[in-house]
Amino acid sequence: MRMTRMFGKTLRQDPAEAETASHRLFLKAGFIHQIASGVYAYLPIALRTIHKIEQIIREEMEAAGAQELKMPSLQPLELWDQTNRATAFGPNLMRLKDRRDREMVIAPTHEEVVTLLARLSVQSYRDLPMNVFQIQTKFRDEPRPRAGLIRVREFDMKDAYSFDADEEALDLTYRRMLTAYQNIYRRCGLPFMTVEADSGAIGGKDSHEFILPTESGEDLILFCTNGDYAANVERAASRRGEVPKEEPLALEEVHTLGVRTIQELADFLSVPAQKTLKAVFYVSGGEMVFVTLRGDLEVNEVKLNNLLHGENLHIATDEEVKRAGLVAGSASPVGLKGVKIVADTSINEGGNFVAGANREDYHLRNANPGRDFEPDLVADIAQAAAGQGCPTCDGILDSTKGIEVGHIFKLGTFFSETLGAHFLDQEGQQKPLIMGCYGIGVGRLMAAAIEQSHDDAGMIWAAPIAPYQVHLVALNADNPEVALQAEALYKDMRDAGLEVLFDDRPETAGVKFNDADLLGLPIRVVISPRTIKASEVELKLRSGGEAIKVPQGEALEQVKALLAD
RNA sequence: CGGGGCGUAGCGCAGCGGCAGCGCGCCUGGUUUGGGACCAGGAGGUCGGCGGUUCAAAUCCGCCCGCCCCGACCA
Repeated sequence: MRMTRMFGKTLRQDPAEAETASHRLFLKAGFIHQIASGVYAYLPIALRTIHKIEQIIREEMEAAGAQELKMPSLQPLELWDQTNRATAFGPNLMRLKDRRDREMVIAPTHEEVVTLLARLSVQSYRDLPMNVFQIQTKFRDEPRPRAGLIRVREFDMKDAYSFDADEEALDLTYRRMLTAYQNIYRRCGLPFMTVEADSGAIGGKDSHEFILPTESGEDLILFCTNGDYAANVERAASRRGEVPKEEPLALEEVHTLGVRTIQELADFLSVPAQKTLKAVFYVSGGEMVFVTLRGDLEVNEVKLNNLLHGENLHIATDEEVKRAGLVAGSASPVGLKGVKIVADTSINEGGNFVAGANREDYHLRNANPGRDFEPDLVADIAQAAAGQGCPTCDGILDSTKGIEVGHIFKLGTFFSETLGAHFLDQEGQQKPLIMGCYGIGVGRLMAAAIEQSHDDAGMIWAAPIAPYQVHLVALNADNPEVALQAEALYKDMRDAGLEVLFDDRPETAGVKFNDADLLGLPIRVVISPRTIKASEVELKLRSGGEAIKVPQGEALEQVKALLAD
């Protein structure tokens, strides 16, 4: 591609609206243009990378036995009412009416439709396993799109959907897809982590996310430094510091004037935070829930919500707390009546806790579960944190931020049962198809790759997904010798199958070098009066190192050799 | 939805009652030529929209729309 002919220009100044690196660089380099909040046009150079990612995905999906199909973006709302997901998605589901006043949606994902298709296509265990995928535009009316392509409303997603006869078969499919996903990121040239993930309300027991570690990521990952465990904080378990079990002592009320927080309480009574009980009030499904856990830990709301199977879990408002007769700052499970008590397993380690007295400015010493109060539910509802112990070995957990660029689930039979997608097994029994789903946000993957790999000057593309492999820069392009040699090398490289962006613009050296750094193609090739005089060509890797000079006749072979590394 | 900020030329911004400006980019001519060159000439605007105040509104007031950031939210 000649830059004089390319649709989409680079900017000299940073766009004001972008803060995140990938957003700023994509706008500056002419990759994308925003049309509405969370809605972008993808200009030709960006689309090249999108296509490369898609091609890798297609190949790996097909290698894993999935077949590509296409499904409608516009769907009847009725279909979403059948699975109750119109409610579950809420305002994120984009609704509209057609000319006959029929209520439609723009699909945020395609489980409903694919299940209908499977109902038609799969009737016997002989048809199983079956696996299909799509790469299509989906729409979610996100409350707050942000960071350019990282969180958008309209986005292209690869989704695969699998159908199996039983759990064992699903396990096989799931593992094959997990491997395919790892192949995809590896082939894209991106460092990634495979982590255990929360499977959401409908998901089955297994779920993994694929994370590109980067500081600007929205997700927090906990991983064992021994390398055998990694999980999203939403899901992560951990071993907390050992606390010896104590003989219960007599309950004792103490005056704690003005003490409100756990830290103040621990300081005031000169006890460590893990000898206190923290109290947090939630409302789940309209019901007040009293949550208690050791004072040094934090509530994991995802775990709590899963435990309560609830809808609309939120921290209770002051109003709701007051109405339930609770005393914020001195609340206690001891003597509490008429409110569901949910405790974290940490309350069973140690004992003789300091708890609230349900009375302003008073606390209780030596509160013990079982003797002084009885939780309705005890489960792991605490947030894991760096420094705590790995749940599967004796290692220590560390944490990193990252961007979720893929998520795979075992869905089970929710959709097949709800929409009547059954098959006959070997005994002639009718059974629901067992489903899995496997998603990758393509645009987000492109953006995450740049979040992870850029410097002050611009992007640094991994070769497999770079828009072009070679950036051919002709300095003094109007110099006939430069033009002649640059044109010849441009042709030779393309004939050799290389993808070349040819900067044939009549710009000065500074402009061209800066644009080359901005676009970040793997190899920069320079031809100038200076290189011609020396019968050389200059090569430089965007990823680092000094420029090297090679004899004119060897330029093509050297470029190919560098790309092969 | 709560809090904060911003809408003026393609991009970045100034102007804040009295002729719509600057830098970059763009066009023409010339000089330059290895890290965002220089000179000269030029094109480009419903100042987000609607209404109000005023002799006069980009500027003051009201309503609306859009966009960004933080939070809530997030298969």
